[in-house]
Amino acid sequence: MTVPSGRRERKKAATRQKIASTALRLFLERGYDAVGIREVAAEADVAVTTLFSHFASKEALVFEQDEDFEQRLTQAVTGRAPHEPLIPALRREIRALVRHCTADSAAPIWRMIDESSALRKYEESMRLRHAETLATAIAADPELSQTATASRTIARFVIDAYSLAREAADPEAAVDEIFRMIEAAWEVTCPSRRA
Amino acid sequence: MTVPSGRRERKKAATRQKIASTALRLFLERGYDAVGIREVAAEADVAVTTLFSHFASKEALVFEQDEDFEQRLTQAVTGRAPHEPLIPALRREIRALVRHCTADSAAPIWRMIDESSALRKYEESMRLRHAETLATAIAADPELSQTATASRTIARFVIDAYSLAREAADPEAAVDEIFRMIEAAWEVTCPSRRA
DNA sequence: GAACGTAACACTAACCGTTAGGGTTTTGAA
DNA sequence: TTCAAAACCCTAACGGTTAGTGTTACGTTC
Repeated sequence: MTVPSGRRERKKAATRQKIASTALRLFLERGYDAVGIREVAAEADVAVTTLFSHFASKEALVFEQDEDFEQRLTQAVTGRAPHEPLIPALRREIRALVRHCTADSAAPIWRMIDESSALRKYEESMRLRHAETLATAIAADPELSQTATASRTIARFVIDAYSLAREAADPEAAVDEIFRMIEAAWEVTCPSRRA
Repeated sequence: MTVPSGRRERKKAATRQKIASTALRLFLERGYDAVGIREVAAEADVAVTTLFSHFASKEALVFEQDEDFEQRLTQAVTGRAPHEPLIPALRREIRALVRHCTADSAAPIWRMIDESSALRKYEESMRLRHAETLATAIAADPELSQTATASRTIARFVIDAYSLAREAADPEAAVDEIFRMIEAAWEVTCPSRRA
């Protein structure tokens, strides 16, 4: 029952990686909806059941590293300097995330996502999960001491900022514009101080 | 090519209604995921293809009158008294909608929705559609003259308020708490006046 | 009121994502 | 060497959804 270090782990990671890269290549070449799971599995030279043991769904093949997103957001809350105000820390992180996914290199992927309603739906519920995680992190911060509702509300607003800015004509300006609104909403929740 | 008034329309509406009520009954009796489309169609005495000509998906059977929701929100914007401020009008409407769907009579339906991830996902993307519609209504109001980003942001926040309040322990109090935040966010977008 | 176009519906057969069941190989540990 | 478990494979199915192809009932038109 020790850690299964070594070859086995490496092989597993390699299989997973091969599936993901094959899938992404096929999806970008011919469109997400036009490529079936059986085809991805065949091209990656694995069984369909193997594919589904690595990825929970077809959509998950596209959003392979969404845990990054979640971790970076909670990190922005829990890992900020002592007494550093919350909202600027979150704005900085959201700005970086938006810049990252509006870069030219990411454009084909996001075009593909926008073209598939299944992928859009999946991303929406991913965002909701992320909002919940972020809300938990905010609610757990003793410096803030917010109500459950306020924590969840601010978390939703921050995720909304990400989603709206990504679609805006000028994403960076949109982040600033939305965060001015979030800042105001936040200050209402802490009447006595500036957190 | 005139309006097909008469018996045909009535029969169609009756078929649609029979499908919807049969489906809802079966779903409530035995759970959404435990009842298949083929079974709903058989019980309603129609072909599966007929069912799908009336409803775009299995989930749509549950959210039969979601256009109400959309209309009531845009109505709250476009139909408010001249010079009436936007946010209180929206708060009033959201409060009514929340009260409506947290009523005891609606409890079994919402329990069913909460128990099915497919239904939850569907509702999420419905909400996003509603937010877009609301954003359009806000952006179109000449009294407000907001940027596209600000309109979409406020619309999202309002829909978030509905969704969060519905899940809160005290829904009405949550509406008030969240709308205080929205009000503050809104005032940031109109620096020179109170709209 | 007979004939015609079409909307509503039915039936079959499939497609696609996903999973269960059950078997084989590879790996790490004893 | 032996053994248990992990990783993988194959087959077959299930449930939502759609295409293809009739058939019936309605409204219109002459």
